[in-house]
Amino acid sequence: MSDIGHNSGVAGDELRQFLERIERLEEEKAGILSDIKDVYAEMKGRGFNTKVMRRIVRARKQDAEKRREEAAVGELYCHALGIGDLLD
Amino acid sequence: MSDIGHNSGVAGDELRQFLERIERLEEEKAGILSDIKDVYAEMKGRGFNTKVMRRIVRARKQDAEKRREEAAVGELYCHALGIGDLLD
Amino acid sequence: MSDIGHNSGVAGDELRQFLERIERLEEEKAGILSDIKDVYAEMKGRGFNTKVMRRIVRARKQDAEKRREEAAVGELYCHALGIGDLLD
Amino acid sequence: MSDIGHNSGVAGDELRQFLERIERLEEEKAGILSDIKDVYAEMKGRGFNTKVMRRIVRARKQDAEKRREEAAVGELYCHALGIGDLLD
DNA sequence: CGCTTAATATAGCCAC
DNA sequence: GTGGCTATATTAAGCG
Repeated sequence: MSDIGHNSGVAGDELRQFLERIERLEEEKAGILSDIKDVYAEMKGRGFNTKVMRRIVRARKQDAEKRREEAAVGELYCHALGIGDLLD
Repeated sequence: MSDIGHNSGVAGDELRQFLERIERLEEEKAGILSDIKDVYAEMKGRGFNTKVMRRIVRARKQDAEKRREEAAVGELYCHALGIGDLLD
Repeated sequence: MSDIGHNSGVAGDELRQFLERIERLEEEKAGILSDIKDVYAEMKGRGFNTKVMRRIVRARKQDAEKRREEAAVGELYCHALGIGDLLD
Repeated sequence: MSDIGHNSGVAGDELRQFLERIERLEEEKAGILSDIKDVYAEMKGRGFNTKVMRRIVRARKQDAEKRREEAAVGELYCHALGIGDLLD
C-alpha cells in the first residue's frame, strides 16, 4: 500500500464515513439536550416549579407508551381469538 | 504477614464478604429467572400463546408504574398548590 | 353465567393460575434485585468503589476469550481509522 | 368564565407554551436517537462490529471533553498571565 | 443465529 | 460538591 495515510484500505474509508455520520448526529443530539435544558431554566427563571413540569412530561410520555402497549395487546388478542390460536 | 491467603489485610476480608453476598444473591436471582422461564415453557406445553402472556404481564407492570407516577404527580401538585409554590 | 366470575371457562382459570405464578415470581425477582442494590449501597457507604466491584462480578460471570477477541477488533478499527489505541 | 378554555388564566397559557416547546424538542430528540440507531444498524448490515464502534465513539467523546477542558484551563491561564490566546 | 425486546450499568442533572 | 434520581447506553435473553 502507498502512503495514503494511516488507514488499512477501503474498510477504513467506510468506517470513517460511519464515524462521521454518527458523530454528526451526536452533536445534533447534544444541541437538542441543551435546548431542553435551556427551556427548563427559562421556566424556572419565570418562577415555575420545574420538578412538577418534568413529572408531567414524563407522565404524558408514559401514558403514550401505555396506550401503544395496550393496542399491541389488543391486536395480539384479536389475532389469537380470530385465528383461534390463543391455544397456539 | 503470615500465610493467611492472598489478601492484603482487613479490607480484603471485607471485600470478600461483600463479593460472597452479591454472588449468593445473583445465584438466587438466576434461580428465579429460570423458574419464570419454566412457567412459560409449561404454558406453551399446555398449548397457550406465551407471547400474548408476556405482553399481558408487561402491560400490567406498566399500569402499576403509571399509577405510581400519577400519584407522584398528584402529590407534587398538592404540595405546589398547598404551599403555594407552583411558583417556587 | 354461574358464579365463576368473568372468565370464559376452564382455560381462563388455568390462565389465571399461570399469571399468578409468574407475577409471584416477578415479585420475588424484584426483591432480590432490591437486595443486590442494597449490598452495593452498603459497600459504597463503607468507602468501596462499586463500579469496580460490578465489573469484577461481571467478569467472573463471563468468559475471557470473547473479551480478548473484542480487544483485537478494537485495535484493528482504531488502526483503520488512524486513531491509535483509544480503547483500554 | 370567558372563552379562554379550561385553564386558569395567564399562567396556564404560559405553562402550556412551555409544555409544547419541551415536547416538540423531545420529539426531535427521539428522531435523532432513531437516526443514530439506524446508522448502527446499517453498519451491522455491512458487517462491522457495532459494539466496538460504540466504544470508539464513547472514547472519542471523553477525549474531546478532556480537550475542551484543557483548552478552557489554558485560556484561563493565558488570561491570568495577561498573554491572550496563545493556545488555539 | 440474528434480531428484536428486556435487564442492567453508566452518566448527567438537580437539589441540598 | 455530593448524593439521589432519572434518562441513556450497553449488555443479555428469548424467540423465530
